[in-house]
Amino acid sequence: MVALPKQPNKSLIDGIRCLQEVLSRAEPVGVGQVATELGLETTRVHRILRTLAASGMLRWTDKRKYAPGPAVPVLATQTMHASGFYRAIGPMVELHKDLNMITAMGLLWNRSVSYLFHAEPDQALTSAIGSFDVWPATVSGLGVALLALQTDQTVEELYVGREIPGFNSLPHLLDTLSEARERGYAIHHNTLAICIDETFQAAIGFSSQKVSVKSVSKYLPRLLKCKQEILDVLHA
Amino acid sequence: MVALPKQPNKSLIDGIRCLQEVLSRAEPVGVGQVATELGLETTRVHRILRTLAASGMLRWTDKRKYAPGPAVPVLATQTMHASGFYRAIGPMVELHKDLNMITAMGLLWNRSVSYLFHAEPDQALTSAIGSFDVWPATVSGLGVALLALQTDQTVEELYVGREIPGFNSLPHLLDTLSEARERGYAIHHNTLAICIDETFQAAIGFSSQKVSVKSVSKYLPRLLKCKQEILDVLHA
DNA sequence: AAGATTATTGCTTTATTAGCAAATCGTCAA
DNA sequence: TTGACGATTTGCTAATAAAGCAATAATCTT
Repeated sequence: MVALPKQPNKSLIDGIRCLQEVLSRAEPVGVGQVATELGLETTRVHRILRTLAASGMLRWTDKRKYAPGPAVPVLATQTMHASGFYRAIGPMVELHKDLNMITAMGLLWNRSVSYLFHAEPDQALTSAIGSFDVWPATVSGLGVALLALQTDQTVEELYVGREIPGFNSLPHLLDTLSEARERGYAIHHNTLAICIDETFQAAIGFSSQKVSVKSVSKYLPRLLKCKQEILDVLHA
Repeated sequence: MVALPKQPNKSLIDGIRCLQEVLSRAEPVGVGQVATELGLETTRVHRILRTLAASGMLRWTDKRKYAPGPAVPVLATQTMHASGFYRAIGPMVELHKDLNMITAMGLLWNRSVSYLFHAEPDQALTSAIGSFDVWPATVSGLGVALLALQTDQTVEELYVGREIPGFNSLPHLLDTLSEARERGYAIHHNTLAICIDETFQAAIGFSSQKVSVKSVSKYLPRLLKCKQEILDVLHA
């Protein structure tokens, strides 16, 4: 992550934090809730949220709460298009057909993985492609594969003082990540996952009872082939 | 659109403008370009962009330019999931199968339509579902359907002093929108389109040489059925 | 309907931001 | 390889925007 400018814009930092907080909620959220969650003064939060609502990034509901606004899907669409990740869908669909296992592609950010593709065995592809779910990184094979790319220091900064879903301690998590880092893939909870892009921290993987430390050598080549196919279409 | 707070946050307003400018570009963009485009002073833009880069919303490239950052797909995923629009894919795929025409779903924001689904006749659905393209609203049937929901004043504010793609004047555009508004659907360039959601300004439609003013009554019921199916899954 | 809770406004003080000039960096041509 | 040029970034100071407190308005609960 790049360094801040020598004179950072403090309003913008907290503005983005408030935006991210509202967008992470499944329901519209009030000023007071955001203020409590982020440890900011309520008047300030009100002004930030209302400013964001006027800009279209948030929507002000009839109950005086805030929810995602119409400008966000546009930014989302532009970014998806510019990043080219949508082109990974073809290879992911092929992989799912080959293996008929849980097949997934996701992006890591902080402590979450956003799933762009997630298909259960025999699942209709229309629901697999567009599910768009966000999960804690530590309960996701993809998340573990991507967290393994971070330094131990970064991971500690992310998780110190927090409960870690799926792990009973930070050293336990760091051990797991260390192993994944060493091998170049993550094998975690019957999931095999590899990183395909470091800029957006993207990973692909699949899960099945058949996936274990013993069967990795059988499945890894197929996953690496899928990665290569994705990279080929990304750079075409 | 909601009113600004009595004390708006000015840094946040211009911060969001800069973010939107960078995200709307197909290539990484420099400080000076953004400053020129938005009429802002370069030092200020540098501080804004760098602050956004440190927050993960933008990425600072090795050429000292700025591009979308890893935090955006996460916000995108959260919003898509919360809005539930991904569930519209099933009905859209059915519609495409029925008609085998260009079939699309998109969202309006300012003067652009973001396509979440866009399938040509006989197109493989994997490329239709994830194309994520953004087009000028006035060259899009969906865009026209959605612009027709705005007041004439809003449309004038959007387009005054600008070239209007596909129209030779603002009064020409306003006339077209007036007709669409009156009928409850847009018929434009062989495209039939209807609005399905006013919060995010979403529309669905299809295009074909067969679609004209004369054949509307033949095709409109199928489109309205698709709308109902989408609304049903959105509210399930 | 009344009271409690939450959001929003007005005002004053404070801290952040803006802009100018200088320094640094990256690219290109000779 | 070196120097010139254009773009980005930094440092400093002045100005203005933002922050916070108390009061007001709106919504929710009983």
